[in-house]
Amino acid sequence: MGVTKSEIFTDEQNTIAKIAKVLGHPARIAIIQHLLKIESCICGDLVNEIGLAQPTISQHLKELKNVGIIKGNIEGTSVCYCIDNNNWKTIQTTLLSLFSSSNNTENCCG
Amino acid sequence: MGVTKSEIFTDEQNTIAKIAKVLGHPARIAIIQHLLKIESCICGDLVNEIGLAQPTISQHLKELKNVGIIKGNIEGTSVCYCIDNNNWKTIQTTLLSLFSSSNNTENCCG
DNA sequence: ATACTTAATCGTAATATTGCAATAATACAA
DNA sequence: TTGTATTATTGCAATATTACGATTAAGTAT
Repeated sequence: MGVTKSEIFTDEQNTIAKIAKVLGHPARIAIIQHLLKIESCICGDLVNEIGLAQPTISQHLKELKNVGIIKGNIEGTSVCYCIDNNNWKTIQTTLLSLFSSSNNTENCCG
Repeated sequence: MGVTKSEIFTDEQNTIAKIAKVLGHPARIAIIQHLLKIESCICGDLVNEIGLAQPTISQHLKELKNVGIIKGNIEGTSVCYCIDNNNWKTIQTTLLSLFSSSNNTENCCG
């Protein structure tokens, strides 16, 4: 069916999955890394930086924006995109929560 | 086209994306959380715990196994699945590396 | 051997994702 | 206004993902 049965999972599970899903494409990782490095960006730079067509980059930017990882400001003809630092921290915390119950104990799988 | 152009990205970007992609489904998050909680598991439990059909769970387990998050031991008629603690730690480190260059500086998007 | 249990695999339908050409929209410049 | 530059949207083709019924495989029990 291709459709995820979100309703049977907890909010936390859906939230973690939603964030991870957006991070689940190398182009979006590349965009994030680039934005983190230069701290601000014009979309056109990304089209040159990453080897994908402009509409494709635009689409990836939209998804990053949807989950709040980046935000954009219109600056004349171009758009300035950058990491939303507050949300970025929240996302880090959310992802870390998945690892918090981790431990070293050996289990049945040896 | 539905096919990711992995070849134009760095190994690091592809690795992070691959891990994140597997974490990008609430059923797989639920499975991980369950395994972390009880520290060992028989697959049948998961079918009851999570509300998905047995083949679907089996498929999700396979993907988790592919990226090394879990491992399984055959125990008689059933299979014991659990978190691969070493890989799980590596995965945590890999994902966290994405956040290492994060900072507080205000940028052009205010 | 036969029946039962458990998990993997196969096949398939429905839906989602990725990527891009073409086009539209927006802001600025001459 | 007309042209130019930049980004968003639309439409579409190719492929991937999700889910599950049916079946298979492999072990256990009777």
